Amino acid sequence: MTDTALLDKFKIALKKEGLKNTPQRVAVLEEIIKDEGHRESEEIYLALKNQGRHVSRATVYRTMDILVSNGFARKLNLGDGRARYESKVNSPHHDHLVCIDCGLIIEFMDQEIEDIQEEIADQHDFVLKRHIHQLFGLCKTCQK
Amino acid sequence: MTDTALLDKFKIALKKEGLKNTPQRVAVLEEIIKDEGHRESEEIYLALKNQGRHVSRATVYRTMDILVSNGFARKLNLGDGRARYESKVNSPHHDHLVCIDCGLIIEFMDQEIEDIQEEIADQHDFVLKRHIHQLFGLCKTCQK
DNA sequence: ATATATGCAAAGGATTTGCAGCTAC
DNA sequence: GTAGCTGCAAATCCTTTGCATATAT
Repeated sequence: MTDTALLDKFKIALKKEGLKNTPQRVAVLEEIIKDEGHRESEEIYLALKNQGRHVSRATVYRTMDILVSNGFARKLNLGDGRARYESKVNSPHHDHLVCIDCGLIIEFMDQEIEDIQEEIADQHDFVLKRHIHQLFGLCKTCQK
Repeated sequence: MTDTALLDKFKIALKKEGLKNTPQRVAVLEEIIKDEGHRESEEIYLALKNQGRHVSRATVYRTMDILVSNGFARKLNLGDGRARYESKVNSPHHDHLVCIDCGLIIEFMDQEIEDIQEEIADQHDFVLKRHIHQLFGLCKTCQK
């Protein structure tokens, strides 16, 4: 998706919810999609600050919620008590393999697991909405 | 495992780590294994309190860490910002299917997923230590 | 014009920690 | 006897919220 197409899509999503198209919201969106990373709110707040785009912490938090609920970002929980965010724009679904020593994050996707998950949900009469699947271990370097 | 066998195992685990076998620690262990549930520290604290076994919140938290790192309990993160604990004693490995509306938790285990996880780790030269796998959706009742 | 956003600082909730007194070994 | 524990309250960390001011539509 081009940047202008994305911004249009964002404006439409905001309008649909009766929300305003503010420069702060655009700044947060632009920041989250610029990077392949898995960053916490504080990192996004600081990245913006370093670019001279002063968006308050509160607005970063509030905007992340909007981005997540409208499918622009995904919220991750890596078990350390802080929420991480990653862009969902131009990024296919995947889960994460995390090194418990150095924090290295590798993305993976396995269609067979995806399918089995749906089967399990079906068997229990659940309609699946989302899932968390994270593998924790030691990467090659940290095994030594 | 019988209760005495479990207590012996616990004492050995404590000794191995240079920790003392205190009544508070035993109380927390007994409380966590008595129940099939997925409870937070506060619930465990209150359950003990209601039995007249006064263990402070701080000690509950500190003991949960010991139980988790010694394989007596598992720490869950259901994404609501509070840690949950479940007994690992007499309980085979499983993951969780959670209703996002009513909180119903169903345990599941799929050997194929377990195997694929190992393969994924292998492919990336990781040694797997643990994983989080939770499916979130709507249960039969909450779909209506 | 006015409904909604922002920024700030204060509040909140879960968890951790410092410390003085207590207890297992 | 002493290293390690407990309980308390204070501290900490991330996140949310109230409110006065500012802004998008």
